[in-house]
Amino acid sequence: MPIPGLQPEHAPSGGSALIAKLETVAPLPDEDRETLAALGENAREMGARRNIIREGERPDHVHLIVEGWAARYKLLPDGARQITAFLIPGDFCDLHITILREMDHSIATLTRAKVAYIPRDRMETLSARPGIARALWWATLVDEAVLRSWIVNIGRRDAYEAIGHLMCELYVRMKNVGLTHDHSYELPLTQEEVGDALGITPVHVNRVLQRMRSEGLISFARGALTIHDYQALENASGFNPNYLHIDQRV
Amino acid sequence: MPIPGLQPEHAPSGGSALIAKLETVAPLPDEDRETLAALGENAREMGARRNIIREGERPDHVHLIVEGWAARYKLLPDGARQITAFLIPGDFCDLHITILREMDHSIATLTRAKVAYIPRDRMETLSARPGIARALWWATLVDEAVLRSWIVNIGRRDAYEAIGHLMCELYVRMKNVGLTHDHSYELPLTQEEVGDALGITPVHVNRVLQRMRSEGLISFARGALTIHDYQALENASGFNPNYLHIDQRV
DNA sequence: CGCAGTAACTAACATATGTTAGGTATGGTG
DNA sequence: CACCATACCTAACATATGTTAGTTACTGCG
Repeated sequence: MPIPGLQPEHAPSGGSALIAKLETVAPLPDEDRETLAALGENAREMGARRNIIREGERPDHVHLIVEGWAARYKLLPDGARQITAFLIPGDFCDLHITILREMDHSIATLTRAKVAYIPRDRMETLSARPGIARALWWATLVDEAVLRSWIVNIGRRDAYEAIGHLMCELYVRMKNVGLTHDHSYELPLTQEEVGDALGITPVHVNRVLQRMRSEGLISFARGALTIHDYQALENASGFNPNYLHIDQRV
Repeated sequence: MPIPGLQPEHAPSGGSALIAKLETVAPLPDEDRETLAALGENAREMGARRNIIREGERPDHVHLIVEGWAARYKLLPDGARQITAFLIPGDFCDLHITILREMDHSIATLTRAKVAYIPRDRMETLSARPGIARALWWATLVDEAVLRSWIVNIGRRDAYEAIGHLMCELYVRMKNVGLTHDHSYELPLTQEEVGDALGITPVHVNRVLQRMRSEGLISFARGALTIHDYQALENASGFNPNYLHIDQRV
C-alpha cells in the first residue's frame, strides 16, 4: 500500500506523531516524550472501514490514532453521510468523552490503522504534567478551529476551491507530524470520501479533480497526492494556515 | 425592541443566563452562583453590529455575552461572510484564547448587547472551582459539537431543512437559558444573517421562509420566531438535540 | 411628517452541482 | 487466469440555488 519513494526514510512510529504534534506548542522534557511514546506501544491493528466508536456509546477509555487514517462522521436518516473531520496519526478520537458522557457522532477507520486504547487513569496521569496538559488543550482548540474552517469551506467556497483548501490543510497537518515528502503525502481517500467531507457528490469531485490535473496543479492517484504548485493551490483556494496555530513559537 | 408578551416575566439579567447554562451539567453551590452572577455586573453596553474582537487580535481578557446576540464570522477575500456560530446570553466569546494566543476569526454583536470583560486572573479564580471548571469544559465541548452539527447542516441538508434545523437548535439553546416563551423566542436575525450562517443567499432564505409560513409551520417577523408545530419542524429538518448534551442528569 | 437607510420581498434568468446510468481500470483471490 | 468487488471516470439531463435588479415596507430621526 505505501507508495515507494513517498514515505520518509524513517516513518514515525508508536506515539511519535503525537509527540511531533504536541511539540508544536513547546518542546517537551524527555520524561514527557517517553510517556507519550509509550502510549503507542500496544496499539491494536484494525482493518479499513471499521468503526472505532459509534454514536451513543460511552467508552471508558480514549482512542488515539497511531497509524493510518480515520474519520468522524454522522449519518442522516436518508443514508447520506457527512464527514466532519479526518483523523491522522497523532490525533485523538474522543479525548474528553468522560465530560460529555455520550458520543454524538461515530468514528471509523478509512485505512488499515493502529489505534491505541488509553485507560482513563492513564489519561489523568498525562494531564497531571503541565506541559502535556497545555498541549492537549491546544490540540482541542485547534480541532475546534478546523471545524470552523470547514464550515467556511463548505458554506462559502465552490467545489474547486473547497477541494484545494482541504488538500492544503491536510498537507500542513501531515507535514507537522513528519508525514510529507516534498509536496507529496499519502492521502488515502476515495473520491466519495472527499465528497462526503465537502458536501458534494463523488461525480462532481471527479470533475474537479480532472480539471486540477489538466491544469497541472496536482497528481492524485492510488492514495497519494502530489501538489505541483503549492502556492497556486493556496491562492486558488484562499487557504491561510493561521487557524492551525502552528507558529506558536515566539 | 423586545416583543410585548414574549419576554418572560422576570428576564434573566446579569450572569443568570450563564448560571442557567452551566447548571445544565449539575447544580452549583450558592457560592459558585454568586461568583458567576457577579461577572455580569459591570458589563459594557454595545451597539448592534460592532466588533467585539477581530481576527488576529490577542486579548488579555475573556468576553461573555450577558445580553443580546453576537456571531462568530470569517470574511473571504471576495467579501463573502460565513457565520460559524451564534452567541446568545451565557455564551463566552474567547474562553481559551490565552492558549491559542491569536484569534483566527472575528466576533461581532448582531443586536445591542451587554458584554462582560473578564480579566485573566478572574478566570483563573473561576477555574479553581471544580464545579465551574467542569461546567466550562462541558460548554467548550458542546460548542464543538454544535460546529460539527453545522457542518452536517450546511453540507448535507437542503435550504429548507437547514433553516428548520437552525431554528430548532436555537430554540433548545434559548430555552436552556430561560429565554423562550412557549414555542416563541426572540430571533433577531436578518435573512441575510441566516444566509451567511447557512451558506445560502438571502434571496433563497426568503423563498424558504415564505414556504414555511405558507405551510403554517412558523411565524417569523420583527426579530421574533414562533414555531407553530415544533414536532413537524423537528421531523422536517432531521433535528435531534442529542449533540447539545443537555440531558446530563442521571 | 418627510426623509433615508435598512430589511423584506419578488421575478426572470443563469449556473454549479446533483442525478442517473452506465463504462472502464485496478487489485485481490481462488 | 478468470472472476469479483471496488474505485474511477463519463455523458446527458435535471434542479436547487445563485444572480441581478429591482419594488415595497418599515423604522428611526431631524
